[in-house]
Amino acid sequence: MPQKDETETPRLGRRTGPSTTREDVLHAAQERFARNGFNGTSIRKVAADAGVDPALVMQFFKSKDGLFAASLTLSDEVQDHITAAFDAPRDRLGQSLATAFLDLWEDSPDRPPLMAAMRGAASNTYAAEQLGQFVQNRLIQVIGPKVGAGPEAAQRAGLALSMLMGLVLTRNMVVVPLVAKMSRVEVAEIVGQPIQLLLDGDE
Amino acid sequence: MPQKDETETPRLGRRTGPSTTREDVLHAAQERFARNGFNGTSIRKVAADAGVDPALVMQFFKSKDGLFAASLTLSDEVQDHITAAFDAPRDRLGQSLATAFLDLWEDSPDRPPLMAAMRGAASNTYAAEQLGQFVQNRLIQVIGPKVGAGPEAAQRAGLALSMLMGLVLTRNMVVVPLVAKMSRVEVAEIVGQPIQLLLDGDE
DNA sequence: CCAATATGTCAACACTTGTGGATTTATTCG
DNA sequence: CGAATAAATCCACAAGTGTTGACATATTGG
Repeated sequence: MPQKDETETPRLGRRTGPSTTREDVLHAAQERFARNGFNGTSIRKVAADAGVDPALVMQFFKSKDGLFAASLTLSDEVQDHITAAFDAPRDRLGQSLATAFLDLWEDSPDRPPLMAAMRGAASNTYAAEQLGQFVQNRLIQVIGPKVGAGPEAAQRAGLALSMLMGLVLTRNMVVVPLVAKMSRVEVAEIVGQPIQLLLDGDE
Repeated sequence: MPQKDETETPRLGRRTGPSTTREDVLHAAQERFARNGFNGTSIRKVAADAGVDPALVMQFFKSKDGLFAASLTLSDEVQDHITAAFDAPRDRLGQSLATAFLDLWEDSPDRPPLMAAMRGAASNTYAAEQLGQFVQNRLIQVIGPKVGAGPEAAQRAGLALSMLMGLVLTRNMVVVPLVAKMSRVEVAEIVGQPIQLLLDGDE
């Protein structure tokens, strides 16, 4: 019986058949970056995860920075996901936004790039800028107009998003057990009204 | 004129006079860990900052993990700083807490270890646990009882602290310009009432 | 005063890292 | 078919890492 397992001797040269390798590498990288941050992730480990030679990763993405940058790209539906939260009845707006935000970070296809950006921001300036710009130029610009006009509206939107990111932080990075153990709906129930008050002002 | 600058040739053996070197190393380490995270900080760079040989750092702190652990120790006044926020008039409690919390992280002697823990949490399990335990066992246990009894009180306290940490995150790590540019009092003014509502419930 | 200990440097180890060059095999296209 | 290109591996380098052991000088305690 011939060896056929994953530790099969890798033969030289191009493999036969169509190739999904580039995407495999990218997914492996997103997963690593999301779990171990930028410095904690090595090209060699990513390559190993994807069952590929490290040099191939370089050929695809030019450099580790290139691989990381590619790992941070978000899907186009991200903003829609947040926008859709504002279809909820007016008195459950905060709750709806909180739920949408947590779902986006914790249970959506965009979780890997988002967590990669957050963990990366701790030690990588590019990640910090990229995520910051995303929040400011995409999210704030989307939810700001929905809660009023003027510069205060943008500030309120920014602060609300910051606080929601705090929930992601203590549930997935810092891990405050009491907060991490709660379900997303439990969190949204408690946090909903305060978020709404923050967005609307006391009017 | 004899050379007397910092690049002076380091002579062999112990230096004459009393020594503050151990603390110098610790402070240099806290600064590095706070700015570059765990993996982004090398013993050699810390040693260079402190003007000392890398081996001496090992002799003092046993290992890089040991140095990191020592860099995370907080002063005993931390909890008092937060507790004192509750002396404010009852209707400005949220505002007072927000101010105290931001001051603690951004302009207190404990800023270096706190930021070191936060950045470290991105790639270092020990830091993540340490900071999480601090929030849960020290901060929640202190402010929870002040806002009511029962398990909900602790949850509300935990969520409030999580959200405040979100502000620290977007002002010092991820850097959302709109949020980072605001002064601490501006932030506390807008965030005060929502935080208070979160702590008290709608009652 | 002298031994023990604390403080300090130096040199080297074994290892991991990002990256480049050379080579091999498959696919694609004229 | 044959040439160009794409996908893949192997090898090696130069730099940086945590860590160790040997040694040198000062301080301290009996």
